[in-house]
Amino acid sequence: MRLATKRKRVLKSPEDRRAEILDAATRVFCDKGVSGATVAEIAEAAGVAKGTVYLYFGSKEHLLVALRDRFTDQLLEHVSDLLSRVGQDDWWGLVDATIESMVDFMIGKEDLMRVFLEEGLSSDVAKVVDVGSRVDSMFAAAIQMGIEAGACKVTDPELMASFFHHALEGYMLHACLHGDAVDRDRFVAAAKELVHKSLSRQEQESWKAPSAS
Amino acid sequence: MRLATKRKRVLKSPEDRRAEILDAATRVFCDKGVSGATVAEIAEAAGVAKGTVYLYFGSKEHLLVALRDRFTDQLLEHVSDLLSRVGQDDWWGLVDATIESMVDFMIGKEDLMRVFLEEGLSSDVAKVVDVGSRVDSMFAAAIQMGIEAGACKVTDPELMASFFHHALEGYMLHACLHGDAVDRDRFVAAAKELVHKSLSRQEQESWKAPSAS
Amino acid sequence: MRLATKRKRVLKSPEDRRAEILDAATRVFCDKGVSGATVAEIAEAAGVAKGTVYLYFGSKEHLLVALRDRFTDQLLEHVSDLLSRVGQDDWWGLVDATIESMVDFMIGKEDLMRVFLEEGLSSDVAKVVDVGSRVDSMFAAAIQMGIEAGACKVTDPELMASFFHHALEGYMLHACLHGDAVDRDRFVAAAKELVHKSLSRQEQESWKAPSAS
Amino acid sequence: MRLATKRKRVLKSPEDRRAEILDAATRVFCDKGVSGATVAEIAEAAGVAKGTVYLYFGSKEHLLVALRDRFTDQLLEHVSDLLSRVGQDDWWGLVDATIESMVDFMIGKEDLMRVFLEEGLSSDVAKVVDVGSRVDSMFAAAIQMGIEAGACKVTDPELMASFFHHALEGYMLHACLHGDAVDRDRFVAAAKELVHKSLSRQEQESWKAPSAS
DNA sequence: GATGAATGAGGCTTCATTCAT
DNA sequence: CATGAATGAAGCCTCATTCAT
Repeated sequence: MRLATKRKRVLKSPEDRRAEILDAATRVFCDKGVSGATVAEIAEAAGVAKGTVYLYFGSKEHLLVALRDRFTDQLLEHVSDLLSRVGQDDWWGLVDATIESMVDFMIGKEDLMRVFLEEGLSSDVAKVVDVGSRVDSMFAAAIQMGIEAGACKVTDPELMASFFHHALEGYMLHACLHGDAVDRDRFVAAAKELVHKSLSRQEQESWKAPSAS
Repeated sequence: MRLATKRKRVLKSPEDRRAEILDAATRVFCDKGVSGATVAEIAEAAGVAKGTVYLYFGSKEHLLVALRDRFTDQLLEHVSDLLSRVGQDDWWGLVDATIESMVDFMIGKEDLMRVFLEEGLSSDVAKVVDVGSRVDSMFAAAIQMGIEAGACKVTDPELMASFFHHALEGYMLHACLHGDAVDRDRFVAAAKELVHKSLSRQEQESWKAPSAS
Repeated sequence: MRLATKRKRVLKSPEDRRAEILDAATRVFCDKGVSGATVAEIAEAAGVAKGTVYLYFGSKEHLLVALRDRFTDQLLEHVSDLLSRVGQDDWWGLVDATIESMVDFMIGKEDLMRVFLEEGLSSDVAKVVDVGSRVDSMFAAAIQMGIEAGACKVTDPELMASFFHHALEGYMLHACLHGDAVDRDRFVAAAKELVHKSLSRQEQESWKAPSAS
Repeated sequence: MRLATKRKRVLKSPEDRRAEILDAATRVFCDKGVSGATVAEIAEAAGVAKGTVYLYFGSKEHLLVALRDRFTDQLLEHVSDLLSRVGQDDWWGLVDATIESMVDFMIGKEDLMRVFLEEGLSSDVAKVVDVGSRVDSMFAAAIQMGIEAGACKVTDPELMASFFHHALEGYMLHACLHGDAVDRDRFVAAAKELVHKSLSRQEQESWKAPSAS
């Protein structure tokens, strides 16, 4: 005959509660890593009892899936309108806007990115990689359009897209691991220099576009 | 001056045994992640009993430390001679050699990089980040030298160095997560294009170096 | 003198509600076993909310007690009038009637019997055993009367009563566990053969009543 | 970094240890019921740590399976040689021997029987019932042989076999639930009376074999 | 009254670590 | 030295019970 000695009892809307738990999970996963985090810690961080977590998410794994879904939704929403305008008049303006947009998104979501990165290292790789791949594809498509529009020039658009993606993301993660605050403007400026020069149509004195082999 | 005082045994010197366990740990950590891996699995992969692992490494954590030490030793050895020659006559030649060297090193060590990355996400951040930071610093120093030698031009050498580092590392990890084999030559070519153009002294039509603020 | 003071409601009087929950508990306990059943399942089977169960029964344990009470009441009611007539003229007729009565009762209540049986195996033995013992005592008393009336003969009336009881009950349970439908008439016929012959006054060629020791 | 604070350490042969855990499981399952029992209790009763139980049995469920296997093996071994001789010269002698054998077996195994009975009530019914059914079939076959040999007579051998089985088993369980010690000789004597008279070829004054309907 | 979201004690299971052989 | 059986702390998850609405 068990006794449930109550402490507190706060009733909120299911959506809020779900979001709170997800937020708490993000914090704890980020602090301790996915396998380092315990459901008890997540529950405490969310200000709910352990069992409550299981009311909203069937298991620790489901928490991760929900986190991923929310992240992907937000990412796609964030860039979709930018993407839809790529290929129009001011291609370089769109590139700059996209860079700023990505930087801002990453600055806002660096915690989640770290969590997914760890997850990707161990299990169920496909799902996580998928998010990253989608970013790569998006970048590559944008570059391709720039090439076709005669705005830029690059030998291997796909690899370059991946480089851009990981240069930005990697720097972000690195800064996070250090605990450094990211200087947004400096970040954006450097990213623009990287992208603009790398996609430049001009020949470099130190490097020539390879002739078709 | 160390002498090889041990006669070689038909079956396993302690050094070999140690190295075998470390290799096994690398494989298992890479497959399952650090916290996903069990000492039992590592022992089995190394072909020894669980207890034997504890004979050579005090704990699971010590395995990781040993792995890191070995990695750092190899990394430094790998690039030290290249670094020592930076600043000499053919700066761009050195850059290219460094790029190739890094790519080759990463292709050979991608498994360990993944393991450290995961670890970096949870605990004991300092140690791991240190390795990555050293690469960044090395790159930044090399760029600085190129600038001073008048070979290249870039607004933010540190950030650019970090971008290069993470572009390469990130692409590698991404490919690994996908299970894709990395095309070494394509990788090197694209990396060179990225670096050469990004460090180019020429103004781009789409981008101007900011005036000193 | 109780009066029906409540007007009948269109949807569920408390008594009906209570009975419904009890019926649902019977079904679920029977399907899943007592500790295998959850209050949530019982509530759902009864078409009420979990909390409502606690409105009518203080705890899961109380449900069981209530179930037992209802069962005992029904059992006693079922056989009491038969018992009251034992010892009269047609003893064998009463035996047969009792057998049929027991069989019918068991066929109607096999689900509950199973539940109590499980319960008896774990905790709170006294209560459950009590029900079974009462049946044994009833049987034994009846046999004793038959002996005194000269209608039958048996060496150990108590053990024989227990045998009869468990032969019938055990067969029932066994059939239930198999999911077999019980053939009532075949069951009754075989039970009568068992009882009549076992209580027979005649010596068997293969067996002699032991002389008083 | 967990510390395993050791208390004791006793090394035995795996078979002994396995048997000890199985014995402990029998005791605890019997006391608390299968779902009432905890692995912790079983481990303590066996004098081992919780984890040790999982070294020998993959889960609580596997303990049950192992228990069943051991029981079935012992039962079959116990009666097989008796069975193989049924149908020979002294049929009634064999019946008596079988009764004594069953009683002795049950007295030795009553604890297990109770455990299986409970299990049978909730999950995975088939396996347990199978044991019981095999006993029924064995009895029925023996009766059939007796009939063919002209030694006995009964209308429904199968049902009668089941009655015998459950009369004996049920009485045993009942006695166990009471905590009563079973008087083996009294039990055997009453069982013989039950079986001999029930299988008697003589007509009873109170009961006639039904004519073929 | 009725509801079902919330609670948290407690069960099952895993696995890093120890140590008798 | 090497081994692997044994250990027990700690994690995930279930579910009886409570109580705000």
